[in-house]
Amino acid sequence: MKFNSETETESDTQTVNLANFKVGVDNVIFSVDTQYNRLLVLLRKRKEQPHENRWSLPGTLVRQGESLQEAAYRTLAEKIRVNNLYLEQLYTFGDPGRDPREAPESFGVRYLSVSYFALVRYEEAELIAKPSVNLAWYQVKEVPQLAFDHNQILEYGYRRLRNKLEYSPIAFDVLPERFTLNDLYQLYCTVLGENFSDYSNFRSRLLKLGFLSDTGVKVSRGAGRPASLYCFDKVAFMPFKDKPLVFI
Amino acid sequence: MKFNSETETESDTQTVNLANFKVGVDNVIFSVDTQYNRLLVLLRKRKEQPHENRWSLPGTLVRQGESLQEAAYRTLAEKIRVNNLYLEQLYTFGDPGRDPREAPESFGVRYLSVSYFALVRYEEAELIAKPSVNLAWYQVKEVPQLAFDHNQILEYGYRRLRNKLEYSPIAFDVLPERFTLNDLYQLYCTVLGENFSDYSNFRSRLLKLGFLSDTGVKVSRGAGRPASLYCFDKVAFMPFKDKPLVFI
DNA sequence: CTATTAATGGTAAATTATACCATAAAAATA
DNA sequence: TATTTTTATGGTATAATTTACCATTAATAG
Repeated sequence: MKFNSETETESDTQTVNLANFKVGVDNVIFSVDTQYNRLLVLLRKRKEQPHENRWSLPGTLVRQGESLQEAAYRTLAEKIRVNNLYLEQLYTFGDPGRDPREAPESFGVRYLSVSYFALVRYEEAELIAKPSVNLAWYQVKEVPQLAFDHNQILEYGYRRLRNKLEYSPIAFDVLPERFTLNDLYQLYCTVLGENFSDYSNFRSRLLKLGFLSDTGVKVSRGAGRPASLYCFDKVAFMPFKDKPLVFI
Repeated sequence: MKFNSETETESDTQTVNLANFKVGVDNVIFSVDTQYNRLLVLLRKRKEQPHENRWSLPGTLVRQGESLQEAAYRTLAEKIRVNNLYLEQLYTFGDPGRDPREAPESFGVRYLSVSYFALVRYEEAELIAKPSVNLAWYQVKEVPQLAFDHNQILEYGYRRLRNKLEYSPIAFDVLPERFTLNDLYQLYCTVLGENFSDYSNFRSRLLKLGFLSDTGVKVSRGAGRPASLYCFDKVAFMPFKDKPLVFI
């Protein structure tokens, strides 16, 4: 068999055994529960082989005529209803042997996983509860052993989360639409570590940037002076694109 | 047909038409010619269908038993001999229709491209000249229309280069092993823009960080006081991991 | 009513970035 | 050869920013 393949040099136009792939899309869906200050990731318990009864990242296999991102959206829409969604491609995992279905009897079919990084608002996210769908939010630091190489994918997604939090306004995709400055600060602390900045300096820094609008509404949560609810002003943020928001 | 697929929910375990993929790996290989101050990318002229005679990113299709990174290394090794190589995965392009070989008569086979981002040293990089291999360095700003969606992939790689240059020591993977501070400065200028910093301040900033070792050797290039050759000290760099090197 | 807790606004010191200059050492020029 | 031009290098003063820390306000808890 001769391949006029996209990218082979002449040395490869001889008989070469190309791999055949099924391509899956796996979503690392993060959220935060501001009330209990927990960083969460959405997991699904598998009811099918392989890795039956293991928890895994929600994913699907790509269908004919479907783009990768469409597949990612489809899985998300099957599991969760949201108003606000941030989605971007994460990384592609394709080492041979990462999926047990790559057995010799399946004629060398490989399973590739294109992972996606998603952020949703915990309060707005409504999990779709079909009887046989086993979905749950897990605290990132309490995630069990997952199916396939999904722990590695999650770790990769977590690193992306930490990096983006410094330079992008993604905090406002996981926080509720209206949040206190303390909510924001706690999010940065749980993701970036306890000692990345003083609360007072964090406040003045972000307020001075000018893309946080005070709604005027005050909320009181237990003891202490009530806090203002703020919301993110996309338009006012524009000039800060690609500039770091905080320093660690 | 019923699929016990990795990631399907029960609604998908019915008859669903999954796509079958060939997976290609395409490399965006950057380098710099310090002598003429040119940012370069390695291109290959296709001698096969589709897009015959078009320039393209060097790539290959993934073989059985081969990992994505192995495929990226293999293509690179077929085209170029290097001592030093930086390689990381870039992005995965898989929209239906991106490859003309996805014709209806090929039973819905899709072509996915996992792109890789590579940096080599121009002086050390020896292009492998087989009679039928048409390889050339192109200035990034003079790249013609490429095969497939390779212009988009190159654009993506160029964005990655700009971002990484601020935060990672990747400059030292494209510069010669020993370079002048002006070489370094010119590289930052051509990639990040002319007015990102004053040369004098750039010098003192990078020297103060302490991971540039003066070799003591002086070079004179035309008029002017001769400059010191420096080299990058990996060990001394360690504490600066994840800190920005320059400001734009 | 008092103590405690959290939110907010602010200041002074330390650090860093920026603009700019002076000198050194080579080549180019007259 | 003397002078000018060019580039490398080392600096300084000013502006800007970050950091550490404090005072006040406004709520709840006891």
